[in-house]
Parts: sequence; C-alpha cells; structure tokens
Amino acid sequence: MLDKRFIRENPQAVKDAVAVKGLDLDVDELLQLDQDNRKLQFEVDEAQARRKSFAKQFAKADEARRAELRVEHEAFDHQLKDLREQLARTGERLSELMLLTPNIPWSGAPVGPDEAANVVLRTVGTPPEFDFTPLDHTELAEKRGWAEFARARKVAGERAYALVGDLVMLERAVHSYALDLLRTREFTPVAVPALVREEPLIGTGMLPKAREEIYAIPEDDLYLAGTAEVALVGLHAGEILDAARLPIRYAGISPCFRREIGSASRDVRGLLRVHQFEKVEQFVLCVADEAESARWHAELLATAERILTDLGLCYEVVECATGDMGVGKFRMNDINTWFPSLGRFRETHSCSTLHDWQARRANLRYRDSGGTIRFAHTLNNTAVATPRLLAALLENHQTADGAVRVPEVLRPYLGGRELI
RNA sequence: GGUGGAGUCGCCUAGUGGCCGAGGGCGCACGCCUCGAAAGCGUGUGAGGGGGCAACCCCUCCGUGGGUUCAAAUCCCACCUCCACCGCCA
Repeated sequence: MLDKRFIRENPQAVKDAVAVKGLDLDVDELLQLDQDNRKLQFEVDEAQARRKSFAKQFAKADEARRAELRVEHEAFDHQLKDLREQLARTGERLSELMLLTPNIPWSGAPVGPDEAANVVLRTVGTPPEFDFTPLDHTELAEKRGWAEFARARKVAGERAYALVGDLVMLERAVHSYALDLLRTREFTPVAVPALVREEPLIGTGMLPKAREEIYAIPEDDLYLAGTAEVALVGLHAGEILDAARLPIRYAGISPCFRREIGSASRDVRGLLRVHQFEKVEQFVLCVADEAESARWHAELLATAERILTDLGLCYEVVECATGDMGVGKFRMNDINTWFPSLGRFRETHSCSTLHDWQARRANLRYRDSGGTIRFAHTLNNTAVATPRLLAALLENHQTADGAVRVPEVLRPYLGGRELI
C-alpha cells in the first residue's frame, strides 16, 4: 500500500508503476474517490459536531423543548445517516483500490512484462561435469529409496511426495545448518504458525491479489500460508515499536503451502514444484531509510549466496524485472541454482525489499529517536527451501555409483558422513 | 466442546446512560530545588482522519462489528482474545 498523500502528489509515478508492473488499476478513479471521500468525511464531521451539541441541548431542555428537539433531530438524523452511508461506500471502494496500489519499483530494475526481462548480475561457481551419465534427482531418489511419489500421491494427490531415510536426514541437516548460520548473524529463530488468518495475508500483500494461490479453510476462516513471512510480519502488525528495538532480524521456519494454480501441469514430476515444502526464511524489519534497507537487502542476498557457496552449488543472481517482481516490491533479486538434469538454472531463492509498502498494510510502525512515528521497512529472502534445494544437492553432488557427496558444512549434522 | 469471569490512553486502574470533552497511580519527558543526584514540588505526556496561509479548530477510536437512544466506555446482539474450572486430546 502506498501513502495516499504520495499518490495525490505523484499520480504519474503511480501510473508508471502500474504500467511497468503490468497491473490493472485505475489511478484516476482512485484519486477521484480519495477526493470524494475527504469531502464526505468533512461533511460527516460537521454533522457529527452538530449532533453532539444537539444531545447537549437536549440534556438541559425541559419536556416541552425536548419534544421540539426530537422532531428537529429526526430530519437531521436522516441526513447524517445518509452521509454516513455514502462515506462507508466510498471508503470501502477506496480501500479496495488502495490495497491494489503497487509499490514504486526502484530505478535500477529492468523494465519488462515478465521474467524474460530479468537481467543476470553474476554467475558464481561452475556447473559440475560428470564422467558418467548423471541421473535426475527423481531417478536418483527412487533408486536409493529416498522418496515415495506414487504412494504419497495416494495420500495427498498430485505433486505429493514423501521423503525417506537419508534424504530426511539431509533435509534436517540443511535446515539446521542454515539456522545456525543465521544465528551467528543475530537472526533470531522463530517457528511460526503456517495456519493463519486473513489479516496477515492482507498485511503482507498476499491477499487480495494472489487469492487463487492460497489454500483456504473456510470452516475456520483460516488459510495455509505460502511462507513464514506472513506470520513474521503479522507478529508485529498494529504495533508501534521503539526504534531501539530495530532492526528486528528473524530466521523464520515453517511449512509452506502453495496451490500452484498458475503452474498447473508444469514440473509435476519430482521435488521441484510441490504444494507443501519447508523453508527457513530470512526476515528484516528496519527503520524507514532507503540506504538502511538497501544495506539489509545486500546482506540478505550475501547470506543466501554464502549458503549456496557453502553447499558447493553453482548459481546466478538475477535482477528481477518490474513485471516479475510483484505488486508490493521495491526491489527483487532471485537466485537461480544450477540443475544438471535441466541443463539450466532454477529459482531457489528470492530476495525482496518492500520499503514501507507492507508495513503500511500491516500498520506496523516505530517511533524514531525524534519521537516521530513512521512505517517500518521490511525485507525477506529465502535461506533454504526444501525439497527443491535437496534436488539440487542430489543432482550436483551425485557420484558414479549413485551416492551423494555431502558438503562439508552439512557433515556435522550427519554424523560426519562424507557420502550418503 | 461446556460453564463462569474479563478486555479502558506504554503498564496498573476508576468509571452501570448526559458532570467522560475518560479521572487517578506508575512510568517517561521537561522545569524548579541541588555542587551533582535522589527525594520533593510543578508542568506535560495515545493513535488516526479532516479543515484553515496561520496561531488554531473539528471528527473518530474505551477488544472488533452491528443495534437501541436525542445521547453509549456504560444497555442489547454477534464475534475475537485472555483467565478459571469441567470434558476430550497429540
């Protein structure tokens, strides 16, 4: 969400953002509604003031005067009710549109309608070369008895999987390693609810835009979150934090659920695109300073890169285009990891700065040293998301005899084993 | 799941229809006092929206949403959350 005052003063910037992000939002309608709304607000305020003085007169009046006042009030009351209804209507429509206002993307973002316009900033590491025919992760996992697909689908439908044996231990190792690394960087581990209410989904910007991507449990008015970010922002929604508490750094862990409606019948095989997965998420809540959040963005990105380097994986860092970054984002960098079976890079991490767009929705503020209340900046990036990252580890570190070399950083979590 | 109780300005609390335009205490800030501090005394101390060039003014908010009334923190209804006890349960 943007500041109404900003929209009023910079309508063109908002229209440009709508255009480069490929959105459908009538900014002029929004401006008109905003104007109407303020006019109505003024009229209601005036009427309300009259009503208050009315009630006061009434309290002091004798019975005869009261009878008169009652008659006068009745006419006036209709008017007030009518104004209130009008205000409620425009207010409702206005907030609907406000929830659709995009963040203004940073000037360095490539302009383009989708990921085809993304720009690769750097490639780190080299894809492995095999002197044997490598298996894809699905074949390898099945060969080693590390996953159940057919049986899992009996239980949970398409895209379902069950990890088995050493692959479970590897998943745990990857998560433990990521959490430990983040703890050394003063990120507090938080295990958050994945089952969430509507408010935090609106607060983070997942709703109303991505409704079809989210599992809903209507009996209980709950949803399954697609990322820990939902709960992490939600934890502080509505609060006014003391600036001394910032920056807040969380390593959020949670199961993540995605309906993958937009990707129906893509990547249905294996562990690349699943409905339920596990993620360690990096999250930062900091003061509303562009330089400050830019520094955190760089650090979140660097940490993710460090993780991939530690895991011995080859990756590329991408500057995401305006049309790919999503409504709320100021800047987004994806990290794509090399998958031998695909012969290309696939997204494993996504690093985003939202400026105060998310904080405005979640009403998440802080009091700065001068006592001024401001909306905070929020940022997030994947640390590790499995099983997609496990698939990368299997494929990149496989040996000729169907084993997988364990990256050194994971060995302490696997009883020192070099191979699984 | 059942029964009972509760949710007020950072914290504690007063407040059963008009004097609440929300009182008090704690905390905090500033001032006085002091060599300095503590104590004491005094003053101030929520958020959001709107109007005006401005000093300033107005409106909304007492968990949330409805309702009753000329008038609601206060009465009614629903929901949310918390507490206690009972039942069930990984």
